[in-house]
Amino acid sequence: MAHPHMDLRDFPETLLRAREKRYALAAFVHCSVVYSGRAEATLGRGDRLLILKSDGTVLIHQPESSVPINYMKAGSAITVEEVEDHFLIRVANVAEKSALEIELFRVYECIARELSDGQKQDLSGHERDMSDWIRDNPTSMGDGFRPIAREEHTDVGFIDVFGHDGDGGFVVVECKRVTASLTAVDQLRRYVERVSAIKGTKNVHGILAAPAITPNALEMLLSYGFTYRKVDAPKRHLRWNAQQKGLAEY
Amino acid sequence: MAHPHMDLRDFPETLLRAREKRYALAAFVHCSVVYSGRAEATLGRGDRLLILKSDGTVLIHQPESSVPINYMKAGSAITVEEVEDHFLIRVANVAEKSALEIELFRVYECIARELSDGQKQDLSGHERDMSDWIRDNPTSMGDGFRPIAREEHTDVGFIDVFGHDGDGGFVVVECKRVTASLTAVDQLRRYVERVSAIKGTKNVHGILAAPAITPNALEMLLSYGFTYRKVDAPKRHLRWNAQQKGLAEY
DNA sequence: TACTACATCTCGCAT
DNA sequence: ATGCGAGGTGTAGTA
Repeated sequence: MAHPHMDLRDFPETLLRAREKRYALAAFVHCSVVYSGRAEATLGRGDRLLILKSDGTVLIHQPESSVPINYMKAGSAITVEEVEDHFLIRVANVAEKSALEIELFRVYECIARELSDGQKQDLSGHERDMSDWIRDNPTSMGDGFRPIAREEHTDVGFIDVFGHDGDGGFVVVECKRVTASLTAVDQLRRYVERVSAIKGTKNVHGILAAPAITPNALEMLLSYGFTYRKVDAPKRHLRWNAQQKGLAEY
Repeated sequence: MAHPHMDLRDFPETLLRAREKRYALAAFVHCSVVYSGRAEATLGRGDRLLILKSDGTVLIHQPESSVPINYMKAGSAITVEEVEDHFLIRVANVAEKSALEIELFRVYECIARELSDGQKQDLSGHERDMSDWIRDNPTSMGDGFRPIAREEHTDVGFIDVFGHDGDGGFVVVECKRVTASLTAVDQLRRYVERVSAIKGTKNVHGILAAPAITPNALEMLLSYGFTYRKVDAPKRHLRWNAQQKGLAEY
């Protein structure tokens, strides 16, 4: 499995060929990086994983951490040129007005290949599932709650679930699939105020539906006269629970 | 540069060895994926780039797009076992209560290597740079503004720049490095209200400092009696501008 | 550990 | 193109 270290001189050819053939490329390299665009950043020399995709995506990963230390999004133009004793990879994205320069001092190993994949991820457990569930189980938001609309762009805007209470008033429900914090309360308040203004009534109640809420958020919520309802996002942890016992051995 | 296709049977050994030696591993593979944790997700068979890092990070990249289609964060446990005609990589993260299963049908190419990198990125142009600049250029927020604290956890909380106006009142400045939207106004309002409550005065003015602001956000801001000040994040586009003319050729 | 806010956030969706 | 909000957001800083 050990590949011989690549001759640095061969890399430009390899890169250009990969680009031409629309291959993906992955290489362990020794490099330094400069980014300029939405911010300015420099990164000194070190060993990294360099990834180039056929769509113009560029990723630079350090040996640890799940996020790339540098990246350029799809649509970037990639060039390589010789500079003294090393190579310079220039990546430019006109739409993003950003540029990345990779000074390449060593290429330890490199693979390049055409990849074929038309699959899309099928995902469940998002916020939309929660608002669906609430619409179908309205009593979970209190007796008398009658939902009118769910996640639609009505005249009141982006409201997760909107409805009547049993008493002539309106109800705005904001769903969070994770612990609700201060920003969720801000958001709910803004929606409630917008509905109040549009409907011309102060009889608008806010409900925050989430599996949990932080103490400060709850305090703020209650100070506005709003209500917290504990609701878990549907379908979560199916396989996790199935695997639970097997984890002890790790 | 063409590596022979790897025999699938050799992969478990390669993976275990890489884990043991704390190597990073990158491979072009044909696989399907199931994720379970904060949500539930499945991804059918396709060609992808699989990355394993020594810290337990796992990334699965499709041929396009800059974000991984699946990932597990550092600290994950990784095992591999034979299942009929293919292999199953199990990734489990106890802290995150999440699990990933990769059904591996083919390994086209694979590289594994120890990576050494102690560098940290030096980045400028973030929000902190803006609040620094405002503190050092207080008149940009209006005559009479005298900053007291910047981005410190005082009794008033997380406020970017906090100070006096020239007239016995308080000023709260919220900075955004990009176009300010409704959420930024929410945030500023929350801070202003908190300061009002703590200081026991209604004489608290809110200023939103950003390179731009959306129309709705500006309307909402003004309705609260707050002020917008146009401020660009410092140091931006240095190299971008330098490269501008060279981009025409891409 | 929990809470908070930033991020070169990214992405999708609607206007 | 811009505005807006979700995200398996991730990450850093702090109590």
